[in-house]
Amino acid sequence: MPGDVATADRVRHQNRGRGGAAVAPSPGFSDPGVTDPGITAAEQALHRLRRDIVNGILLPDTKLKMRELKARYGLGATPLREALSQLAAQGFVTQASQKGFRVPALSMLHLDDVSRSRQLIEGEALRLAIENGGDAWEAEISASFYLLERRIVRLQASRQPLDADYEKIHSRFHQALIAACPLPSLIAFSSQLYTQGARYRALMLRSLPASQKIIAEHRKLRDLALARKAEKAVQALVGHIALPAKLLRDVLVGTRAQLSGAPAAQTRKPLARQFTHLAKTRTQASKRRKA
Amino acid sequence: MPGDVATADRVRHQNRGRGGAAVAPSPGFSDPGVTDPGITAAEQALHRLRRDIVNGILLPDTKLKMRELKARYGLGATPLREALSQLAAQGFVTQASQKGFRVPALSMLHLDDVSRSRQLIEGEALRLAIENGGDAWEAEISASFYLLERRIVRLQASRQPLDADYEKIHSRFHQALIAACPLPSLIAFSSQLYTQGARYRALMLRSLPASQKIIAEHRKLRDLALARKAEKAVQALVGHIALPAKLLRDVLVGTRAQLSGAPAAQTRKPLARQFTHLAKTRTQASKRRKA
DNA sequence: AAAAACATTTTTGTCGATAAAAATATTGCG
DNA sequence: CGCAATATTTTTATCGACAAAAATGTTTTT
Repeated sequence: MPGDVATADRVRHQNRGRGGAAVAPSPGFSDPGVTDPGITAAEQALHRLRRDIVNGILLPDTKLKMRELKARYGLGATPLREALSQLAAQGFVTQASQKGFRVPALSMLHLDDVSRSRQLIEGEALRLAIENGGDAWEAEISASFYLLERRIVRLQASRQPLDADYEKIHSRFHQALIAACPLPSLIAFSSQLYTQGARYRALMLRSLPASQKIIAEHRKLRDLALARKAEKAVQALVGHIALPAKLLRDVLVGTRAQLSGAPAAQTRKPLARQFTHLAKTRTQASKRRKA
Repeated sequence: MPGDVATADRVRHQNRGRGGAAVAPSPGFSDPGVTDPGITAAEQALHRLRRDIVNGILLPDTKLKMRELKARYGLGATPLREALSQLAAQGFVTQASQKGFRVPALSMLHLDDVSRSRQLIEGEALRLAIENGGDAWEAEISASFYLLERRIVRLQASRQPLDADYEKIHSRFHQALIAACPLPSLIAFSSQLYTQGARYRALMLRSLPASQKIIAEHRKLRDLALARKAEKAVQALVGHIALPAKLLRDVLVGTRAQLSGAPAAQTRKPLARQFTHLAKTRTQASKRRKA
């Protein structure tokens, strides 16, 4: 029903056979490129599904029908189902007993949950990283910031908005900040929440100019971390994490004003559709008749 | 290779057909009873596998061979694999690319990770719950403490150690404490960490007498929460969570002393085998010859 | 004509069979 | 005899086919 099922990326499709799925303990600050060398259908399915959900290609609040997924990704039901199970365990899809999988709706409530939880968890992780970090930690922060700055400057020069590549570099920087935290669980949860947030960031990135302000924000984070000013650094990080929620709230209000005077139920309604470029009016199921 | 594959709990085994797996967003403070009404092979597999891993029936650091799992649970590979994928995403099993699934080893390092992460996350959750809790929150804390106390008193009277039923009631109490936290993610992570810790608690419960001290500990938590003394309550919870790690460290040292003077590598070695009742010397694979 | 009962189509969740990998055993050779 | 190369067995991961549920459409009853 959404877009459609046409654009099936090609997969090296062994007629029958095997593969092998690998689960990273921490699911993914960095999205491993499109085509990995460590290949197994289930793993491919996992990465591609997550990517397509995060980027909003698979629309929020949409049913994920096996039939369509099989066609889209050129895989069998087993690896897809396996991947979906993992994504469900991490909140990237929902599952209802005999009714299959869905892409979770986006909502301000959810974004607040994710943002505030991330503030608390990643904040603690940063505090611990600052306590425990060594030379390698500092070096990676330095390196990843360098790349981040460079990227933003380039985009700025060519007047392009933030893109998927930026998102990857950005994630690397935030991962670097907390990498020295001695509690793997905290890092894993941070990663999960970061990626959840990426669903919302993807709604705005394209409309966001690459600005000097963004560089400044991250430079401050880098400096405070390297200077081991734990409290100030955590404070800065908390503020930084709060930004997307604020921005999105503004964009939402703006969009509402633009479209028409329709009040639209306060917070309850999933506000996904309003943003998604591909937005199509649902309830067209009845139109698709037989022949 | 471990125990063996004999004890297959029976499942209502539909000849062919279907089912339907449901994934709770928060995976499980409370272990849903052995036989659920919401039935689907994958769901059953999920609950039973987790239970057996938490209780140590599936030994730590053991390979989970499909063959054996199929026999043990009377299910096909698909739902098992699905369940294992979810468990992998939550850290209850590990997965290596073409080498299947394993029960993760137990280690002091891991326990420390889980305990300290839980202190931070569940601590924050408690703080928020105290800020936001209403009458229903208070009532459930009261009720679950009542059941907890009652259970301990009974076990004490009959001179029995803490058992699986106690663990269930205990988990309910801790869930109740943070139930009013407005951030679902924090609650979900707490639940996950709690259950991880249960793997270690299961090693000690049977050898732990039902004591008045345990009642007192939890009564204090209840009182501080209901009195809305956030800081003191969090402090108490942090101390409470630290207990298992301390205890286990002692037990470990004790066991080492008992067994022999073998020094045994400091912290690196997975100390699982030393505790597990069913412990068998591994490396017997070569003994099992053909015929 | 709305609601209930039934029939049809679609979709989910499961099994059995099977190729590719890995693990294990066996042989050949210095 | 010890090790490398090869054959065999075991195990993993996948697909296709199919039953039970759900969703959808059609008829009947009041």
